[in-house]
Amino acid sequence: MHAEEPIRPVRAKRLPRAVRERQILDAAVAVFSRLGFHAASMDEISEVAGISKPMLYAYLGSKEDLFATCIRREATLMIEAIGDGVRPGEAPDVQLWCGLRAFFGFVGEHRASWQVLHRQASSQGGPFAQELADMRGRAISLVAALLMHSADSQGVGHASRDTEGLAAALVGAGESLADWWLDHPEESAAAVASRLMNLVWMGFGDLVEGRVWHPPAKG
Amino acid sequence: MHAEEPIRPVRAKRLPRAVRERQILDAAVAVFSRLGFHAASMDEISEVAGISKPMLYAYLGSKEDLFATCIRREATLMIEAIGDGVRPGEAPDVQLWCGLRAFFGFVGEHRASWQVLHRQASSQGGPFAQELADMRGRAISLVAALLMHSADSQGVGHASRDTEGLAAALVGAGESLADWWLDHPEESAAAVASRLMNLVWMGFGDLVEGRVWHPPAKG
DNA sequence: CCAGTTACCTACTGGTCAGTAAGACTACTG
DNA sequence: CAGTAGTCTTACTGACCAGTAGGTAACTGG
Repeated sequence: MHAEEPIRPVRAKRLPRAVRERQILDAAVAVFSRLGFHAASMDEISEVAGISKPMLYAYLGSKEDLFATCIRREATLMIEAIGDGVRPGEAPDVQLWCGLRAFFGFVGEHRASWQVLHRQASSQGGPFAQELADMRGRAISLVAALLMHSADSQGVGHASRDTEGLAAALVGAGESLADWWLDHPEESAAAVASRLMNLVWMGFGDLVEGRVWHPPAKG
Repeated sequence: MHAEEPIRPVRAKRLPRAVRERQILDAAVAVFSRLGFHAASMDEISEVAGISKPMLYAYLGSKEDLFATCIRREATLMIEAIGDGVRPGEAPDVQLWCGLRAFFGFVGEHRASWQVLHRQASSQGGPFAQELADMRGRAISLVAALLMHSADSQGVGHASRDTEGLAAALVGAGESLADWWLDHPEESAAAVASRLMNLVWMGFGDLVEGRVWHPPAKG
């Protein structure tokens, strides 16, 4: 019998770099989302990734580098998901509806991603917050453009500053509603999206009188 | 000349316990809001408070105890501020308006408090999140009750579940708009409150057609 | 089968930080 | 003025953690 049998269980060995990097990033997102940047330890991330710490450093650099890479990857995924969901030619309310549905769909299927992006990154001071602020800024501009166009087509000459602020409020509402949804997961993504759509398009004033918004019949 | 002159500058000495505890809590809120729970060190808090570390432990207990105490104090202040602002007898929209104005007024005058309450506490796993979730729950119930009453008086039989969700969305919108405001402080509290009021009461659908909500003339 | 490269490890260092031990100073009380 | 209760300090410990040194095993091309 062999005396030098390895003690630890089979751990996939000698995988190509690209695969390991993916594993590491997946593990890092999971741990960061659960513990936050500071409380997460590189030891735990390497353990979850099934790899030793020096590999982690060799592939992804310092802890801050790793966190920034996580943020960039998840943000890119999310922006793509929303971009795929939206339909440029439609009426403003339908476009907004599609965007919201895509957003909540993404959050529902990538909870850890969302927590890293929103909850964790926004409470770290460094370059992360900047990165996130940029992404949020793009979302706000997008919504603002939508509203501007909508207002123009109605011949209303609102100040653009006002529209910008409303867009920021809507984006904020979406972010917080997503957070809330994580703690009340009994609803579908479409139901949550519909809720926000009604709130921001119709307003309470209409809703309490029974006027609601619903998507065009084609779904 | 005296050889034993103390080196460090005058540091208020031998204050009664109650005063010191206030100083410590003020310092803790400032440091926690700037750095977050994990990155904040007890050494820094004690230094900002103008006191040595063992005093901090003697008076406020462990780091977690201290953080929880901060949260409770700031949350109580905020709830009181909103309670003082609201006017129970008025119409639903006016009540909502008063509540929003009080909320944004508090955030504007206690930025550090708000950051501790919302940004920091919500991203820590421990008992803090629970404490915060309770506070948020109370706010949501309050708004939900307001909307229910409003809907009832219109004779509309909405499901109460739906109202609860809308209230959660509104509270979330308020929280995120407050965060946004911290990064865009060029507006007054009333302006920000008015922005959210218009969004949630009128909705984009009305706003783009030029219909806006404004407070009753008395201000 | 040998040389170079890539994947991977164990075991450490240096620094930071929560929490504490042990006692010093001050003010009040009798 | 002795005693005591409350305020306050310096100086430490033990744990944890980011990052590294230095070495081993496996593939790859000749």
